[in-house]
Amino acid sequence: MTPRQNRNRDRAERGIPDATVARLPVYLRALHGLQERGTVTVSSEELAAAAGVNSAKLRKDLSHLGSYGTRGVGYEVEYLVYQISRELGLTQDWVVAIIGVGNLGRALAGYGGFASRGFRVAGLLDADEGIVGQEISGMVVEHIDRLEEVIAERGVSIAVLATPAAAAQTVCDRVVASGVTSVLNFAPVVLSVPDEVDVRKVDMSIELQILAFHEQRKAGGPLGEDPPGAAQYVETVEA
Amino acid sequence: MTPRQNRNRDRAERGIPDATVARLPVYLRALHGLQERGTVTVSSEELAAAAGVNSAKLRKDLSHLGSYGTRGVGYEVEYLVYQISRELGLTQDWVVAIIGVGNLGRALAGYGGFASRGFRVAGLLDADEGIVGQEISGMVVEHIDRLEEVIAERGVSIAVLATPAAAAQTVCDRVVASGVTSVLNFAPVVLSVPDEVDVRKVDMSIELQILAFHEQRKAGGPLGEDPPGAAQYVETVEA
DNA sequence: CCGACTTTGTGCGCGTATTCACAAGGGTTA
DNA sequence: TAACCCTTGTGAATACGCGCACAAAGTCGG
Repeated sequence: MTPRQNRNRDRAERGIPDATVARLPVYLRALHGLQERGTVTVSSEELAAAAGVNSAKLRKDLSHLGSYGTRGVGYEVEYLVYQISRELGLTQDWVVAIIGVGNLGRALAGYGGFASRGFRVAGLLDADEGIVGQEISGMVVEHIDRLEEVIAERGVSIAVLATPAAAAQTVCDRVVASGVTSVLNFAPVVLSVPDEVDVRKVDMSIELQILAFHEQRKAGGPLGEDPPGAAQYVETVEA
Repeated sequence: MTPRQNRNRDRAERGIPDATVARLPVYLRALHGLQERGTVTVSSEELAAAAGVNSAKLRKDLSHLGSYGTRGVGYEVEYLVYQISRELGLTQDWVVAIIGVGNLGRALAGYGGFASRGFRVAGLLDADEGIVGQEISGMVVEHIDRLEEVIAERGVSIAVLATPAAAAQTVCDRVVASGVTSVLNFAPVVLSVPDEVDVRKVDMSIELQILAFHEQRKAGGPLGEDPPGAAQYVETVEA
C-alpha cells in the first residue's frame, strides 16, 4: 500500500483525533488573521507561532486532513482556510437557539463570533415573562413554552444553554427530545444525555479555580506545609 | 520505601496531574450539591456519577491529594470539600479585575460563581468613556488608564480579559507588567506571555466549531467528498 | 473475636498525544 | 539538467491519561 492510499484510508475511515479537531478552529482563526493582512503563503513554523503551538504538531494535525502543503514553500492560506472550514463543517449553515436570556445569554446573542462562522442564531428563549417580548440584538425573545415549535420549524441543530443551573437539565431533556444532538452548555451542571448527543461545556468558574491552583503553587503550595525558601513569594501575592 | 512514603513524595514533589486539577472543581461542585442535601458520606461510585466521570478515575484523582477515604465506607463530604478547596487554593481570597465591560464583562461581573468560591471582583475597567462611571453589579466602572493603580492598590492577582480581540494583547502586556501572573482570556486571540504567567482561554466560538464538526460527522462527513473539483472554494468561505 | 461484606487505593496494560529528527519532495538557480 | 536549499510529512521514541481488576483495609453482624 502506497503512502497516499494509506493517508486516504486514514482520512476517510475514522478520521481526525479529537485533540486535532479542538485545534483546527485555532488554526482557522490564525489563518483568517493572515488572510486579512494579505498573506498568500505561510510556513508551518509561522502559522504555528500565530496559533501558539509547536510546528511539528501543526504539521501532523494538518496531515490528518490531507496533503495540502508544498514542500519547500509552505501552505497556501486561502486553500487551507477552505479545507479546514470544510472539515469543520463551516461551509454549511448551522441553526442555533439560545435558551436563557440573562446577562450571559444577552452577551452570547450579541457575540459576533457566531454569525461570522456560519452559525445563525434563529431563536432566543426564556421562561421569564418580563424578558419575553424584549428585543435583543435584533431578535424578539420568545417564551420557552414554544421551545419545541421553534426547534422544529426553524431546523435548530445546536442548542446553547445559558439558563440557571436548576433549569438546565430539564431544558436539555426537552431539546434532546426535539431531536437536537449538539448542546453547548454554560450552566454549571453536569448534563446527562443519550450517547448520540454531544455536549460541550463552558465554565468560567472552573477555569478560575484552575488558575487559582497554579497561582497558589507559584506561591509555595497549599496553606500549611511548604518548602523552605518560598516565604518571600507569599508577600508578593498578598501585597 | 513504604507505600506511604511513596505517596507523600508524589504529593509533595511535583504534584497533581493537570487532568486531575481540571476535574477537582467539578468534584467540588458535586460535593457542594450533596452537602446541601445533607449527605454526610459518599462513595466514589456515587460521587463519580454526580460528577459525570468513571469511579476509578475519581478515586485515582483523589488519591493524588492524599488518602482521605475510608475503605468500606466512602468519603466524608465535608472533609473532602475542605481538602479539595485547600488544594485548589480556595481557602484564601483571590482578587480579580475584569477588564472590558461590554456584554460579556457585564455578565461576568454579575456571575455568582465568582464570589461564592473565594474570588472577589475588585475592579471593572473599560476604555469607553460612555461606560466608565456606570454602576454595574454594585461597582463603578473605572477607566483603563487606572489599570496599573488598581492592580497595585487592590492587590489584584487574577485578570479577566473581556476586551475586544484587538485590545487584548496590549491590555495583557500591561497587567503582566504590573505583576499579574494569572489571566483568564475571553478574547478570541492567542496571547503571548512570559513563561511564568498562566493563561487560560474561554472561547465559545471554538466550542461551537467543535460541535459543528461532530454534527457534520453524524450527518455523513464533509460536503463535497473530494478535492479535484474544488475550484470554487473561495466563494463558499466568503459568502 | 471472627468471618463476611463493602469500598478504597493502585499496579498494570492499553491507547492517544506530543515531540524530535530526518528522509522525501518540490522549488530555484546556474 | 543538475546541484542546492527549504519545508513538508511522518516514523519512532516518549509521555500521559484512562479504566480494569484486584489486593488491602476498613466496617459490621453474630
